[in-house]
Amino acid sequence: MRALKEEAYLPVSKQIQRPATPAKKPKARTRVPSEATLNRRKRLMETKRSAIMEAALDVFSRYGLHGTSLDQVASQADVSKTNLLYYFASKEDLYINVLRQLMDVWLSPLKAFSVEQDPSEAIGDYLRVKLELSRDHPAESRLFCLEVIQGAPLLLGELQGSLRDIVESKVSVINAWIEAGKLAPIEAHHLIFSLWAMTQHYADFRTQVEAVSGRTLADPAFFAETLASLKALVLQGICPRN
Amino acid sequence: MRALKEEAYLPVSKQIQRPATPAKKPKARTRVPSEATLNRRKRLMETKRSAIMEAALDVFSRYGLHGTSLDQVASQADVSKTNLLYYFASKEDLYINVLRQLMDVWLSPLKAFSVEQDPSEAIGDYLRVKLELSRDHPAESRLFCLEVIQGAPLLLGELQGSLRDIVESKVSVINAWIEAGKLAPIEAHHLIFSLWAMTQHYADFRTQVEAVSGRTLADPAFFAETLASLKALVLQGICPRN
DNA sequence: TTTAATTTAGACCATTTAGTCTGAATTAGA
DNA sequence: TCTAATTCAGACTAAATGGTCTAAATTAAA
Repeated sequence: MRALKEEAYLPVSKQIQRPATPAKKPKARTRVPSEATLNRRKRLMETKRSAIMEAALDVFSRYGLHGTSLDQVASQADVSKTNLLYYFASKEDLYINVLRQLMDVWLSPLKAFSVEQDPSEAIGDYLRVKLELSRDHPAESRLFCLEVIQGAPLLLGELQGSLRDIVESKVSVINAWIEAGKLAPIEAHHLIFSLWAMTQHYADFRTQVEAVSGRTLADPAFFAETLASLKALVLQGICPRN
Repeated sequence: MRALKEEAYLPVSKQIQRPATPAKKPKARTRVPSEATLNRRKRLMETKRSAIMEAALDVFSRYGLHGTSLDQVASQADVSKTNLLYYFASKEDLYINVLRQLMDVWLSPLKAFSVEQDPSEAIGDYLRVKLELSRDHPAESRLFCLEVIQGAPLLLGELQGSLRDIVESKVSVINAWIEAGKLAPIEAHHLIFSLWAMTQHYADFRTQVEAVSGRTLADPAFFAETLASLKALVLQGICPRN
């Protein structure tokens, strides 16, 4: 089970030199684990894997891939380095897994947009959800940012693939809103970029925000104030309306 | 000269163990360098220092402090590692110098804001200048972002000091505009954060922007389109005006 | 109990890399 | 020319760190 599961993540070099654990099994009169046992095992392993990945996310997002040592991750995850390497073939393997998982969380909110919605409401909701992500998952935001800044060597595929597709489909939605006269004409890509930028800023530049304003999204009043300001800015702009 | 100039950057440990170069000088009948010579020397050294720092900025901004080796910087700057360490006491020393210089470039545009200006124009200009910075100095933007993401251990002082002061003074300007009815009421801090976020996004997330839209600020048409979109968004918002 | 899977401590190896040191070459000013 | 500053190549050290290996301990299922 484990071998199968792990194999997929292993670099070729490792896959080969593994002693092919099940090779001697057929002869030995070993007990055949029941279905239920395998599932329980699997669940336990997944739990542990998740725990390690969570710790890794935390540390990687603070010090970057190269600034983080396996010892750091292991101690943060409260396991031995040996055990960590029992679950992940290498530091890079761990890193990649963390990034992959992160992308799922990261791309989902955008999918909500649909033509039937009221644009103000849809965009207001999107700002709220993204700002909540910045508040509740700042590590994800920062690690994603770190990776993209450095050229996204591991994510480029996703960016040019699934992300681009989602964005294109939402660009269509926005354009439809504009054609229906429900939105002022604006280039949809830039609107999307701005929504991302404004909300993620509160996670990625949290240090700066705090240094300058003395407040954090963790403060509910500040969160509400921020959300209201962003909504007002995006929906109404800053020129007075009369 | 060199010793004096350098001394300021040296960690204490190094300062002490230096053989105090001028110690034996008084006896030796050495020529006293003229003022002009010293200045020329100083200029040359500054030039070299700058060249190294430019190379370092480029590499640090792409791989981060820990992801960058001195060999990389040296080869990028086209000098030997030995020579690099002749100009900078250590990797950290180099890094700090790069960061310090960066902050100057980074903070200046904001200073332009003043109450007498027309707010739309002032903010439009600010967006343009910041977007030009994102186009022409993406490395600065990215390195700054990298540093802030990781908690800005080296910049925290500046952020809480000079940056905070500038921001506060500009917050006053914005509030004055609002009180004069020239701007819709908006929390000034968030406006400033949003202006930063939207413009820097095109440098920091350039990879993503390019992956999704297929275009770069280097393309003049894209630059113009971006600037127009950001101005429209910030000034008018996206709800149709009639 | 028995077996296999999981977990650990810790020795160990190989590589990378920051930084030092030496000695010689080059440069530029006096 | 002479001197001091600059530059380089390259050997070297010391530390950090990714990763392996072993042997033993623990856990959990049969």
